Amino acid sequence: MDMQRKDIHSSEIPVVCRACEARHGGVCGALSPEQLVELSKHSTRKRLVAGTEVVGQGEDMGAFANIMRGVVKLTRMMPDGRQQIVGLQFAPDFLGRPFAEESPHSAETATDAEICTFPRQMLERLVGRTPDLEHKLYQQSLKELDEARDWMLTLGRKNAQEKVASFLFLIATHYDPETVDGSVFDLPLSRADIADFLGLTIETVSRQFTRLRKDGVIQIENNRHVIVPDIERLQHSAGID
Amino acid sequence: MDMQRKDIHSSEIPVVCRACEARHGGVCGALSPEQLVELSKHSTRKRLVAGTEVVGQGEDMGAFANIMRGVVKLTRMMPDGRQQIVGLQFAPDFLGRPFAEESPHSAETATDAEICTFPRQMLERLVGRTPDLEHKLYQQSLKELDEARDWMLTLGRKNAQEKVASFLFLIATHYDPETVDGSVFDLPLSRADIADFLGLTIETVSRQFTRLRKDGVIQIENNRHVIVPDIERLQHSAGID
DNA sequence: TCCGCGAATTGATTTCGATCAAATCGGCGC
DNA sequence: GCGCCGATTTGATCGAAATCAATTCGCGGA
Repeated sequence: MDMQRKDIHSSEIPVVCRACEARHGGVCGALSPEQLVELSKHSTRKRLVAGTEVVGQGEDMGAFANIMRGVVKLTRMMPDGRQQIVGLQFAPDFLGRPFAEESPHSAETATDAEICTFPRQMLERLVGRTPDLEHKLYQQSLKELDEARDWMLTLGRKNAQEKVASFLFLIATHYDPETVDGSVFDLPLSRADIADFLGLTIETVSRQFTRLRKDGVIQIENNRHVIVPDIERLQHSAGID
Repeated sequence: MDMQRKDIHSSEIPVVCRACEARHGGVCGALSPEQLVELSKHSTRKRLVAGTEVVGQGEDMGAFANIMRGVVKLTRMMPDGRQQIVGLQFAPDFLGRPFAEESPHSAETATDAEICTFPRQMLERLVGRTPDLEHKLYQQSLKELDEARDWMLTLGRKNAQEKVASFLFLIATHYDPETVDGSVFDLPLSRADIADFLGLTIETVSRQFTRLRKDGVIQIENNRHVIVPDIERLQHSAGID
């Protein structure tokens, strides 16, 4: 694994952050109109191509962001290059680690994405004055903690097939939480990213995709487009129930 | 792995919770004297032997607690009995998952322990009225999230030796955060628990202990008492730097 | 002090996923 | 449509950890 660190190809388009409130959850929902106007003055909308690093591990966090569109992966890396994705964040999640000087992991776009950034100090000041905002952020961190711990079971105790099925199940339910029967979606991650999320190699991920395909649990078109005819069968392959 | 679920051997000794405030962090630090008195009326001090289940996975959470003494392990289990420890909590941590009906994992004492419990509704009411309290809980959840994600790297990408060394390093730094040179401590977990924390088998954990001992990285007395002459060597065995 | 029993260690063998290596796919520019 | 190149799949082999199987250790009770 190499340490490629692509430049940030972004065009900065300042936007009134009120737009976030209208169309996304994010942090904005908890703010008063006055606070939104204030936040808007310092916020910047950015369009990022897949593979852009938003913050590096251990770097100073200058900014926080709302994810408006796309998927961001949070990764931790060992000194020798081994890498683990420790979280996936989807719109309209909040991106950032309040009350820490340094980011505990790097954040990189997995797909093309749009984010709305604002200075760290700005948010931390708002948090101090706005219990509703802190409550909202607390709720998200509890949700992320539940997800992280769920994933620890997957990483520590599931075999390759169960890991890959668990990943597909995660994505399927995320994009289509209602679906009890079939589900259709595009994978937001490359095989390499999936491997880094599951603690496997690319080859093993590929073999398990092939296996699930041959077993009729999934169909795949063009490497990214997945059809799950029966969610419960996938769930069963994932070792859940 | 079997699903043993020991009875709760506890003697309930109602205590004024103000005691927590004096001697522990916990949640009490953020409360006003009046709130403490209120909380005290509904709080109960419990003494628990090692292996006591505090809450079961998926169970209704009737209560929250401060850990006064000892170590509590949070575990998630698969239907077939495979088990993963998803978090270790030490005094004076807060124990519980606010704003959820069901516990996302079971909590069990790893050592003899003392906890101070209070009704869930009581805490959630206090949280709504006390921004300082919510801030404190938010901080703890952020810390736990960082720890969980650190551990995901360990589970997903480290080999057996690095995992065991990482665990020893975690315990060593927890019990003695200052120590740059040597460290001496008693393991709060059995080999079986360590295996469940690291996603390994008991046998593999044992072999790695033996290896680290033969390599002179650690010394062990009576299976539980560990001496680390050189923390940096241990850290190196853990794959950190 | 000796016994009993669960916890931990050690040994032999198997297995699953990693590694090394090659072929094939698929999107994109020309 | 063709060729290129990175992404993905497939194949062969290796190796680390799991599994199966005995011992050995160590603590508590007789």
